[in-house]
Amino acid sequence: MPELPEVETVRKGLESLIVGKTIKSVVHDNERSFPNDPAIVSQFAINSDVSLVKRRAKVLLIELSTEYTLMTHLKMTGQLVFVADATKQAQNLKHEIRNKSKKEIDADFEFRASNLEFAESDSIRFGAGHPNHSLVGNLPDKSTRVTIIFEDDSKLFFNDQRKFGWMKLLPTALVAQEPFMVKLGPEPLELEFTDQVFISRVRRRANTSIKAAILDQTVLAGVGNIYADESLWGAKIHPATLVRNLSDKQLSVLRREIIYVLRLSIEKGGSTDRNYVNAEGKRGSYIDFARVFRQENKPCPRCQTIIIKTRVAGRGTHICLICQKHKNK
DNA sequence: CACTTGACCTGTCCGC
DNA sequence: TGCGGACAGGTCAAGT
Repeated sequence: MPELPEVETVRKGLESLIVGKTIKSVVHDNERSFPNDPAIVSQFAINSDVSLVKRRAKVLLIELSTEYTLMTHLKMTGQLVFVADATKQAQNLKHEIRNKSKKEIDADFEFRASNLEFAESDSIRFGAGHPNHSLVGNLPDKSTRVTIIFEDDSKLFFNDQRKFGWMKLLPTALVAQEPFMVKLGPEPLELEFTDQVFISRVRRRANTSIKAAILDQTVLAGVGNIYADESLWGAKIHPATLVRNLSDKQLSVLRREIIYVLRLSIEKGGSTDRNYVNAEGKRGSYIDFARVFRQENKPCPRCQTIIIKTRVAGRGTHICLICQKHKNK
């Protein structure tokens, strides 16, 4: 779910919240989410400063003063949430919860409160200098996979319900050489993403659906299911249309629509469909502006036809059958 | 190489 | 109310 706009929103938030902070300790709950050698973590993360927060495609890059980078992929349910004062916020949240009726408390709210309580519990017992500071901790919260604790006791939580995401520490110079990074297509919001570049890359997938093609991160970087549906509706293209049946003109329009929806979503702080939140734990509002995504059984904003949900490229897909005619031969 | 499908996980929702 | 199964959808590995 975190796609380019969501990851970019987290990046911007982290940039203003953690740059310059010194890492005191790191705690994690399983090897899959944090596949790093404790000795490397100890040597290159502990006592280092955060120098930059970058993004490439859907990958977040937290660069450290040691020339190492914490590379993070949120995949489906990952969150990176910064908390400056966990004790105070936990008290505030508990106070708010007491003053709300059961109905008013949404799941996210309770989730954050339990995370904050955990943060102040004695389960964080591996401080800097402790030989086990980067080993598996005994974390009571179910979805907190990694906790980065800074010198001022502020914390960065990497939460990930489904454990698809990961955070790994590697030399900054080797980030671009990671197999996934090498194969990535162009950044859609950079100047390099011209009509010519987009069309030639998309046409390498001539015999697949246009939706599968734009979801392919080697064609272009950063589009996922939400913005694929949104941009295809904008370009009036049926997602199942084979690439070979699309004209250059149509692909040019699609490129423009991709840029449009990504920019609009960044402006709205991303889409909170299920559990995406930004670096401050807040939801994004793009979903309020979505034209087709999650709008099944509602009227198309262009022609009022009821939007349907079907399956294309193995994904849930939202279409207006009148605006998006299917022309495969 | 091009393309499709299933696996990786866990929480939620829906029908019985 | 409990319970099984479908579903969510980013990427990789294995299949055709």
